[in-house]
Amino acid sequence: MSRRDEVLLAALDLLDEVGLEDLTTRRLAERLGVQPSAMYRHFASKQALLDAMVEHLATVADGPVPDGDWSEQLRRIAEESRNGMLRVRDGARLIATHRTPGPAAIAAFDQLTAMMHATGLPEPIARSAVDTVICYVNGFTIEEQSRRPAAPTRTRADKNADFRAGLELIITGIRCSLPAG
Amino acid sequence: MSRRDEVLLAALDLLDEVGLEDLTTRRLAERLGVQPSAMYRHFASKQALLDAMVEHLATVADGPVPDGDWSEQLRRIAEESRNGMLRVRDGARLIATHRTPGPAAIAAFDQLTAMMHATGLPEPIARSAVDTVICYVNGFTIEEQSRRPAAPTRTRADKNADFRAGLELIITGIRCSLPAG
DNA sequence: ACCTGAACACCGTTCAAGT
DNA sequence: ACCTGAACACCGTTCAAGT
Repeated sequence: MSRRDEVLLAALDLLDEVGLEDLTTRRLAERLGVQPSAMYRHFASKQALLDAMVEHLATVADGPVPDGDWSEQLRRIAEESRNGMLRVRDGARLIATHRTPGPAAIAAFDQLTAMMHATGLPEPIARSAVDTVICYVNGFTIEEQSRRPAAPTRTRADKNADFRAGLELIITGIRCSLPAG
Repeated sequence: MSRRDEVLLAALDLLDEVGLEDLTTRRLAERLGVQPSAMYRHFASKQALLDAMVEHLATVADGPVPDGDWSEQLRRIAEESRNGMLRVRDGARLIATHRTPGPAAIAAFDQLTAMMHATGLPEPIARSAVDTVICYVNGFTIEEQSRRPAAPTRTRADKNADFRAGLELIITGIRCSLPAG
């Protein structure tokens, strides 16, 4: 493993512990037992480091499109995407704020839209369907992670159920927009 | 208008010009022709200022529930909420990140869920329906505002159409979950 | 290849003091 | 009531220099 990757993993660890506001190049240096300026050997800027972190989290999520009919694929994409974001504290905000989609994500998106189209949806509607699911996942997960843990009245299992309920609502909407329901 | 409100409006103006990352208490002071420490007469901290800004933007969005059947109400809530966020640069991120829902928002949410329930949806589904729309609106608007303006291939009108298409998809999903079609 | 040391222009915030 | 002046502990970043 390259030194660059060690720095990257340390940054992800630090993020998970202190959150996005307190993720600081100086704190990161301290954790690595090194001077603040040492980071710049490996990343051109803090922004470049954040981009690499996003890339790392998204790689988990933007894998190949799985088997199954379109609704099953949509479910898995949504679930994987949320799980990727939940891997670290403030993961959703990090991705939503800093992501420039990246080739793998775009490919997955296009593949998915094409498949929805093959199912019988007019192409613009297929595009809109995939887009809607993505926006929902992002909105849900950002909100989920930025709740101040004052009164955790809902458990993680509750949250999973809430997430799936909304997802099924959207999938039902797509199904009812299909030509031969 | 109180001095506090003048500071608040200046902060919103500044946000709109420079964006969330460059919204700085010192820049704000400079714009007001005042020392950085002067702000603390009016707001306990930068966080308190941000909260007040969120309050200001959300007040526009969380008005009374309008007339019409449930789908029309859902449309207006969604549209108003997005418009409130679009009023300033990074408005969606500001609200999603710093919002502690606030009594007006909670009241609007409960009122809306109750109405959906009256329409015939079981209560947990009504709750989920409103939640889903809100997550979608937030996800859509955050993404919309954080696109780097590199290649603005889609116009504002396109974006409005995209937004409505996704919204209709969700509304269709709710309608198809209704007991008596 | 990787890191140090010292510097620079910036942050948010506090607090005594002025008018 | 509102603001100044000076300070404090922090930021991200650069750059010459060390090993």
